[in-house]
Amino acid sequence: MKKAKISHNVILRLPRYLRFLEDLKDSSVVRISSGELGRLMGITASQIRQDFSCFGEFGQQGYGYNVEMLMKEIGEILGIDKGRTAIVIGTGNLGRAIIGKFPFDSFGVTLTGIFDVAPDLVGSDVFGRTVRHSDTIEDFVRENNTDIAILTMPGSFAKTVAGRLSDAGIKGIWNFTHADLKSTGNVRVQSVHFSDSLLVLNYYLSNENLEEPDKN
Amino acid sequence: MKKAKISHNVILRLPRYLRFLEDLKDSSVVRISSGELGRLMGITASQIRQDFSCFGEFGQQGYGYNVEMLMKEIGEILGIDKGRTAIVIGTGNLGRAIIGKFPFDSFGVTLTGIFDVAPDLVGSDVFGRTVRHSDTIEDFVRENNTDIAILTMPGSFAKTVAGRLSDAGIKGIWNFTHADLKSTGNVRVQSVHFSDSLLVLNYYLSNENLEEPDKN
DNA sequence: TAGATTGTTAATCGATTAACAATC
DNA sequence: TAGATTGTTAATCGATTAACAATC
Repeated sequence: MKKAKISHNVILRLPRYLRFLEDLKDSSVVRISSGELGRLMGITASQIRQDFSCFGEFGQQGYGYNVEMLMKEIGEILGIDKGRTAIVIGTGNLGRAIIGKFPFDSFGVTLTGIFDVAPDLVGSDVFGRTVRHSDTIEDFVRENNTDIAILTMPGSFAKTVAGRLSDAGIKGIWNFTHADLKSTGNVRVQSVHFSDSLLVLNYYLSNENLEEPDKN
Repeated sequence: MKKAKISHNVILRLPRYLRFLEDLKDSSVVRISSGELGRLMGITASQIRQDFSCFGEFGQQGYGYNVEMLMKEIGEILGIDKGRTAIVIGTGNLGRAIIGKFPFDSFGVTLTGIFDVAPDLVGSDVFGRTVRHSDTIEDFVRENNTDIAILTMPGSFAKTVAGRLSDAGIKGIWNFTHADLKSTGNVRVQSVHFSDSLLVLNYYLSNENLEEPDKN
């Protein structure tokens, strides 16, 4: 039964469910109960059932959940079926890591363009794609109805570029730079701040006895 | 006044405080009140004062907080002063991005070695460092008292390598692979799962009206 | 059928916010 | 001093967990 408001915490947990279900599928597991999955993930069966019940009834009494079916449902909740388009801005090592290795297909996202400003990179080939000049980002976004911009250029340019992208009608920004970009009414931002994660790790290195919930 | 138990949520917020304080410092702001900082970060002044009060009394009535002093305090809580050592395993594009660009110094971490298995990479120079063969990781970790291993190799090897690192006495793993590694009694794991973040962004692209708390 | 496990309601727990005396 | 703002206690709110009837 659909509930009105879905909490951010629930959304944050969905990708993790998906990863564990992927593993189960790879191990040829067909069905799983909330109890088993909870043990595997280090969370309670109650939480799992609560989370899923925000979106519908995916299980069956006495049986549990069908792994593939559940993956499909969660994938749809997360919009994998929306077929979003994305561009990468910045073709340094991080940009290349993403362009070359990130499994966009698995998430229904298509990489449609890659951009940089360095004269020796513009026009060159990176993993089979031609690097475009960043001056042409706005035109490209408008002409190709681009959903997501992936920022991997130096952080000092991020705010300016984000503004240009917003003006050009981008819908989401996946921010890998140090810059603190904020979601607005028009543009959603999700940031991957490497340093945040390292600092949390660093904290727990010196505070070993404290409990740290599994969020990985 | 030190409280017994510090919640994980508080720890997760500390790096974000640090980032905003960094920005303030860069803008030559000397003092800030919880009210101002809260407005800036999109959280309540109450939460800020509660968070800080877990660790001590960093402010002054009628004045607020001294930006630099507060940064120093939070840095110490996060163990920046511990002088940790780290190695990078995997010198592909992601490894290189981290080796070349990540500001380890700012976090009191020293990069002491980089590793790969590819014959054409072992022995070569990456940002002024010589790539060592991954077979020598255990010896290196033992001999150099290494705190943190940064995993950027293909995910299929991650579990094996993590086990070897654990046996060799590593204290923390900063995991960039797809693998679901778990913290144990001996080894802390913090993972950066790019895909989790993209999926959350993707979700909010299709659910624009829902509120999404600022966590960036 | 009997056993297992769901979806959901109620109870608990913890985290966030509000309020305010203390004090710079 | 008067105004501002802290640290902290109390109140509220929301999230997690427990319990259980429904049912496969």
